[in-house]
This record gives sequence, C-alpha cells and structure tokens, in this order.
Amino acid sequence: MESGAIPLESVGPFDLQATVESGQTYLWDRADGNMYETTSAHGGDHWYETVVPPIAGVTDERAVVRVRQTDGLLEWESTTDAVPILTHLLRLDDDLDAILGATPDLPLLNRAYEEYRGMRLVRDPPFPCLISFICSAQMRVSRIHGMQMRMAEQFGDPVEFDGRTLHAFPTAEQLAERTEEELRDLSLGYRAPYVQRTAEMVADGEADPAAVRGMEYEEAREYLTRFVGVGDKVADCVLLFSLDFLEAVPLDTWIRTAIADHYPECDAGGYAETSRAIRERFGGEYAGYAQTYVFYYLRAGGE
DNA sequence: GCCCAGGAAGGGG
DNA sequence: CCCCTTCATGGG
Repeated sequence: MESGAIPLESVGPFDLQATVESGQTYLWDRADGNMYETTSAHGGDHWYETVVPPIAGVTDERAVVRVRQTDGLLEWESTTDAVPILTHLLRLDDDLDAILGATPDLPLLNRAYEEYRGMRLVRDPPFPCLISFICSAQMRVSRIHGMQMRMAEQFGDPVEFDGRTLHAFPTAEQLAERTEEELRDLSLGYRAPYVQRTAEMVADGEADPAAVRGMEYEEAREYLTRFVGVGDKVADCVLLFSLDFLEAVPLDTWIRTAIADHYPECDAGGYAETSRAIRERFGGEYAGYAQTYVFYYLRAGGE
C-alpha cells in the first residue's frame, strides 16, 4: 500500500465532502458507512474510497483509492500513486478561483458558492457515470448510490485492499451478461432494462459514451441520447460529470424550480431552448459549475 | 394510504 | 412537433 498527502494550498479551495456527497457521483463510498447522513463543514474528515478502472494517461492499472480531508491536507492511501488519479477524478486541476471570477454576479449563485465554497465538479469514468445517471430517473440521491454499490458488489470484480474486499464497478461486458430480472433484483425497477440494453450497446461496440470527445456540445448531447434510458437531462449529466463539457446545464426538477423562481425569462418551452438561455445566464463556459452549486444548495434547503 | 424522488419511453394528437 | 400516461421502489 502506498500513501501520501496533497497540500491544499497548491490546489486552492476544496471541500471533499461536498464534492463527493452532492449527488454528482455515485461511485465513491464512505468508509464509515454513513454516506449522506452526517454532514460537517469543510471537508468532513471522513474517509472515502473507490475502485478506479484504467484511465488512459492517468493510471494503466485498476487502482483502489482511499482519501480524506484534514486541515490543509488531502490524505490518501492507494494501491499506487494516487496523486494523478485524485487530480483527475476530483478535478483538482480546475482553477476554482478563476471559475468563480468568470461566474456572473447573481444573488442565487453568490449564496450557493458561498455556502459550499471549495466544492468541485467530478470527473467520473464514462461508462459507470452513464449507468449511474440512467439509474437516477425519479430516484433519491441516497438510493441511486445504493444501486451502484449493489451492482458493484454483485457483478463487479472483487479487489483486495488493506485486508478488505472491495468491488470494481462492473464493465459493460459484465453488465451486458446480466438479465433484466437480475437487475430488478437489485431494486433498479423500470430502469433495469435500460441499464441492460445500454450495457449491451457499449459491450457490442455499437456506441461509446467517450466517442463524444471533440464534438460540439449540442451534438455530443444528441449523440448520448441514443443510449436506452438517456434523454437530454441524463445526457447533460454525463457530459458534465464525466466528459469535460463544463458548459452543460442538466435541467432537473431543482434547476427548473430555480428558473421558475429566479429566471422565468429563461423558460423558453423546450429543453434545448431553455438550456441555451440558462446556460448563457450562468456565464456560458462554466455554466455547469453554477448549476451544480445551485442544485446542491437548493436541495439542502436554501432559497 | 398518499406523495415524491437529479426522467424517459411509447403512444396519440 | 408537443402532450399524456406509464413505468418500480422505498421513505416521509
């Protein structure tokens, strides 16, 4: 086992708990088993862990990463050097101060950014992210997380680390081999056939979420809707939380409420038109950052 | 019991 | 193209 610590003065503002428990990613687990339950200010001091698939240019091998935030440090334990992996997954390479500087001066955005200062977007691996958000339809955050954990435990490879057995998220091939019935047994409900058929599409090489790299934003969103269970909203989540389209603004129930209450002129009827309007209102290039702060802020009870 | 949760598919107009 | 209904499941 390797271990180390990343000094946060080299990273800028960072809040691990807000980043991992804000409903962007469902692939991390809290070692104390209390995911989404107890919250504390700035960082949280809890250990989080995940099994990372090989990522080109980041890690050649599958890795286990465990991380916690203490004052001024991001402490980690891993099967390998976790610095490039954490930098990739938690977007430590984003210049958050510059992003805030490019964000329009709107009261709602100011309150949300103030409340969760340091929260980053995540950069999830594409296939697990795609499956996670197919599962997110009409479902609470904690239950989406439970579904991903059960799929990993039941269908993913076991990985030994520090005397315990963790589980990698299943590959497309592993999920495609499962039946709709087996997925329903994990309480996926009507999402079970969506997950199964999308996994088949990826496993068969019929389509690949990573194929959108280099596409123009709306073209990329349109591409992702070919997957079963993926409409405009889920496509935007995958673009934002996995594929580096920071301008993507997923129009979920919370952001639609925010539009109705704060920016009614942005409600242009259809998804594409409303998306363009709120994207422009939130500053364009980093509009997805603003959306994610607003989502977490409103869901936690802010106004 | 009722209502809701980071929606999407399938049908009809 | 837009509008409507249906689709599981668990927690409040």
